[in-house]
Amino acid sequence: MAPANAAVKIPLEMPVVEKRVRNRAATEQAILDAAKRLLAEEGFQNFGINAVARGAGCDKQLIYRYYGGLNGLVEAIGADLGSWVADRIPDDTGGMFLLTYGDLMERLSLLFLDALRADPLMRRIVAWEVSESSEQVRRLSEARSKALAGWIERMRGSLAPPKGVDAQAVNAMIFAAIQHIVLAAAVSDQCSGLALKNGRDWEKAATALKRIVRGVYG
Amino acid sequence: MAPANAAVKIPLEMPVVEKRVRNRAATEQAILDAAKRLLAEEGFQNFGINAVARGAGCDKQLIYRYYGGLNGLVEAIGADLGSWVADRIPDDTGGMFLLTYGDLMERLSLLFLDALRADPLMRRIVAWEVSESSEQVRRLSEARSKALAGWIERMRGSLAPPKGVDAQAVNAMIFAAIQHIVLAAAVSDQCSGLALKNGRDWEKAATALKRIVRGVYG
DNA sequence: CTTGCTATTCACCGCGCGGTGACAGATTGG
DNA sequence: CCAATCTGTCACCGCGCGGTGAATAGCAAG
Repeated sequence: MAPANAAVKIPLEMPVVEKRVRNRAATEQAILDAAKRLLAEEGFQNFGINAVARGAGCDKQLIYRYYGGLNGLVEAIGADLGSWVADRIPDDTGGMFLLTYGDLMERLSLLFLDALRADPLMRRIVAWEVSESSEQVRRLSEARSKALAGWIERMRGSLAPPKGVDAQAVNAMIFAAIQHIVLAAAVSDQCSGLALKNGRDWEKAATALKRIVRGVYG
Repeated sequence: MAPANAAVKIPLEMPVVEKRVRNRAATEQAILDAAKRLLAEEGFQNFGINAVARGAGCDKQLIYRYYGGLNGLVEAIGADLGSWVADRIPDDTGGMFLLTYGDLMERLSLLFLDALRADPLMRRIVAWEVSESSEQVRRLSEARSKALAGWIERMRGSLAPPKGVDAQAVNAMIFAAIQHIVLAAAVSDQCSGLALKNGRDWEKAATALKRIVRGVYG
């Protein structure tokens, strides 16, 4: 094929060709990062093999090889979720004395609200959870709720909810409220007619949240 | 091509061929119905021109002609939403005397919870709202929130929220909680660890909801 | 019957998707 | 040195999607 003098055609300075190093670990990481970035930025709708490969700058074949396809990749994201949560939501009481269960839940609620607002990946995952019930998203959902439950358990310490209140049900409602309001705001800057754009708007929301928590737990 | 005796190949009784009548109004309705059914049953993910046409048993071209494409069709769904709400959520007080704002909000919350649980189309629309911010879904969202706001206004009568409480923010949180919990349940029979399968589970949720409402509004 | 008009269908296009098999270049071990 | 193995790339497949232009079937008036 190549003529004998082919060498002369090679440019003296190779164009900056971004020489891909052969490094499986790095590539795996790049794929995982691209997947998380893509999911966080574009949402689950256009989340697919081709898009991830494009984002990672490699061939999609590698995703099949290293993760066994999208499912495996999603599972890998789920596996990261634990540390992800730990990194982003403080684990201590912030120097406050949480004397009552109400103190605790107020703080937890506000922390969770802020953390979710600041974390697009988590938001996209939550939106995914309520939109689809495939095996993929089920795994992801499990990982997320496990990480969350662990965090709450750690924070709870020895504080017990007041008698006569179904704390599990009430807390589920409270966290549901937070999740929905943050999702709605991320998409349309409002929720049920309540504007959620600037900091003042969010102050109102936080105040309402506190009021609800205090209304139930005192 | 066809031999002279081709006629003999025609079955004496034509197979029940469901002869489509030429009736534009009926076809338009069939398309709209198919769209609503499809959105309600399959969700917004696989909601497209082809799927709707298949569901309506007609050619997709008609959707372009009669509705100007998917956008127009979605808008038509939105236009229906007002009556849809009116049909499914009672407009009166159910024979109860709503003496306080707390009474009102308790009743509204429970009605909305049940209505949403019973209405897959609404659920899909809400899930769509928090997953995407296209123009399509924005229109739909507006129609829905307008219908909802109208209903609340009608129910409210002359009752005013207590002073010192940001009722708009609190109510937004409450409705957010309801929406998220119903969405989560529809997809995975639980929400934040709270099981939501049978009637007893939902009793718990309703009780928690009442407690929250009463905690804020007394 | 013919002439329109309208409702409806059909055939086709380009595209991006998920998925697969074969290949090329570097690395390593015998 | 060759052979095996690992990393990475490429070309290709079938499919269903959204979208469009042209043809066809039924009706109504002249």
